[in-house]
Amino acid sequence: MSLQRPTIHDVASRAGMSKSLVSLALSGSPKVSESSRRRILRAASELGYRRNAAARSLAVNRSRTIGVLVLDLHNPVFAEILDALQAEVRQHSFSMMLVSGGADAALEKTEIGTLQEFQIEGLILISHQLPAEFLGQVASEVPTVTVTRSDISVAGMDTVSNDDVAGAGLAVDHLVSLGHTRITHLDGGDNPVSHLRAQGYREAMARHGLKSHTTQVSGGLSDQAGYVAAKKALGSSPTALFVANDFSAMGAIAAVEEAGLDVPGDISIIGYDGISLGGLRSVNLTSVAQPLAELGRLAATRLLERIETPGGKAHHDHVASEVIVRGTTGPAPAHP
Amino acid sequence: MSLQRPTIHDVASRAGMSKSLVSLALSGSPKVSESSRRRILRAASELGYRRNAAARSLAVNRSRTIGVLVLDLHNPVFAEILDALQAEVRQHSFSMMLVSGGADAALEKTEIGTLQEFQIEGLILISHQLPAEFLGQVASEVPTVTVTRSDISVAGMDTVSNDDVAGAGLAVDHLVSLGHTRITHLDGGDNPVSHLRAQGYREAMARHGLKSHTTQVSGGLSDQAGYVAAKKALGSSPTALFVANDFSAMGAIAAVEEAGLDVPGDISIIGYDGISLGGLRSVNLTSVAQPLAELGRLAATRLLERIETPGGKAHHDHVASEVIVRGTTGPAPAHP
DNA sequence: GCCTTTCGTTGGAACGTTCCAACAAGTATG
DNA sequence: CATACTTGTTGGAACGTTCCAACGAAAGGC
Repeated sequence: MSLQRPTIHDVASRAGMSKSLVSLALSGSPKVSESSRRRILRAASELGYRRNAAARSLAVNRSRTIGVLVLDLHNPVFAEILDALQAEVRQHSFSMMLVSGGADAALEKTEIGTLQEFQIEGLILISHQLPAEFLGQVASEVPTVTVTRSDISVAGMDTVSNDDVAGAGLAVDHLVSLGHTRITHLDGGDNPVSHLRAQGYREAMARHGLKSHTTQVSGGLSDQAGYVAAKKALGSSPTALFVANDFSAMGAIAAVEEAGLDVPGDISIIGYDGISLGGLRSVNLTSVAQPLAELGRLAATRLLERIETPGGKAHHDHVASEVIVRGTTGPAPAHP
Repeated sequence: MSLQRPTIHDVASRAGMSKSLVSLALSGSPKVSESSRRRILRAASELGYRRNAAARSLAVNRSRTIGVLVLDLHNPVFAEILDALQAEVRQHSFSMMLVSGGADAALEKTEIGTLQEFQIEGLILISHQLPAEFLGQVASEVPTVTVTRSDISVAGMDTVSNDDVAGAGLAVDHLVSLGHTRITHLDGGDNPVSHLRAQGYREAMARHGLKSHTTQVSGGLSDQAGYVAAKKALGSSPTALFVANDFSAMGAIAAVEEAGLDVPGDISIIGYDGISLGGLRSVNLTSVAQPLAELGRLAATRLLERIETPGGKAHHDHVASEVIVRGTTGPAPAHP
């Protein structure tokens, strides 16, 4: 419980050199003689010296830290993005301050404020609830990248996301290739991402000449919402359900089975996101998988670029999703 | 992209007052006259002033920041602990730096080093892979609390965890109360927590006079491990499986159903942890639930206590788990 | 042997904040 | 009316680091 951590001065006096030389040695400067370097390094480790990031950041006017705001830590989608993000950021010897906004816009704002007090050099928003004007404000103060959402575009902010419209199209393509025509969409409710996926569904149905079978049931992004929506959808006896995300797809499976129907024998179900959970044996969910690690990596890359060379045109990257076929989709039943 | 953020001096000169008064006003001191306060606050907001946490931390020699190292962000157990933790920490106006160690001891060490450079006032380890001597070292430098593990006890470090031995006992009690006797344990492999749960299982079986039915199959903490272990366990035709955690319980369910047996008609299955996933309709897993929010809250409380009054005896808190009965456990089958 | 260059090292200023001692101006106390 | 106290305000020092200009000593060139 050493109340006072040793400083560079302590190291200097123990090594019998000046604080300046200690600073040089610690940052690996080649101008330090081999013998001094050794003495300094030894003194530092004997004292358990650790440089003070606050003082350093003050002196060099760079924090080498980026802030990351995540909508909510429970969602496994975000965990996978974060892992890749952290790896990339660390590789460039930046630190990362991670905060969760708890899906609450007011909280998100104060958390971003705190991050800014720590002099973050860049900000990554992994989904968020913020209004465009606030985003614009933030992006004008600190380089910012938004992940998983491409609907809001403000000056100086990059976005990295999967193409939800195209991804929804892939889901429909997959079902059509299995012979399905009565494909119902359980949407994810009133949020930007869900709107895009619904739009992709409608466009793909039209493209396959299935406009007359287009049926969209309003749902949500939770297990419970998927369950309720599926119950409703069963009335129009579809042979396949394309569900807005994996969690609600799991709810839909429960509803279908509860109705005495077999998945995928009677009804095929495909979700969206490709959370690793879907790969569990007892779940085994077919899904449109976003390349989550790629999203994280790319977000870090874009942000670091923007930090190195500020200003510049905003990038809007779309990465390609793909269908992962597991056990919840199969051929359309023969009888009509 | 304002390259230079405004400082307290900029605010002072715009308001026509000294920097000292600005500092006083910004920290809400009552010694500032109403009129000056208003002028200063206005100037600050016009400039978009934000205090520099690095400079502040340097001046007051307190960072009001705690570090949190989490084993891995994917595990939903940790997400729930983190949420409660963050809420509690925020309430005491501390900030939280969250890093993931990626289940890698070397990485955990460097991440803790980085946290220390940021002058964290306390450290919370949500599970970890660190050896006792390193923990002792860290705990001597910064107040530390370990969550979910109580096996390592070093001077000056608090631990907060559920009582795995007692929790395992509850699982057995539940199965026994349903009439089961041939209760097999699929353990979680070679790690401290799993050892405790296995021990609790054996003790409870003995307590119920079922020592002769005690059968422990070695497994792991993943879906896959549970699947494999369950296949093995089926050879001795148990009527109930107590599985080391929820993920591996889900694997076990898949194995049992694949063998043409019904859950819970032929075999009851109970997991451990109480992850929210288990509550999904299509999973519906009976489990020994840890009070995760309580763990997070308590860890924060202990740490803040230790920060306010350093030194003192180490606390080792155990919180009570409870069985959440869902759909995977039922009465033992009548036939032998 | 003198001047220049290189090498290794040094003190001091700066970063943005807080805190303390000191202050001027007003207000109460005798 | 002098003295003491209160109120509001101020400059300067300090926090731990980096960076720069400047240094002495050794080495090189003539």
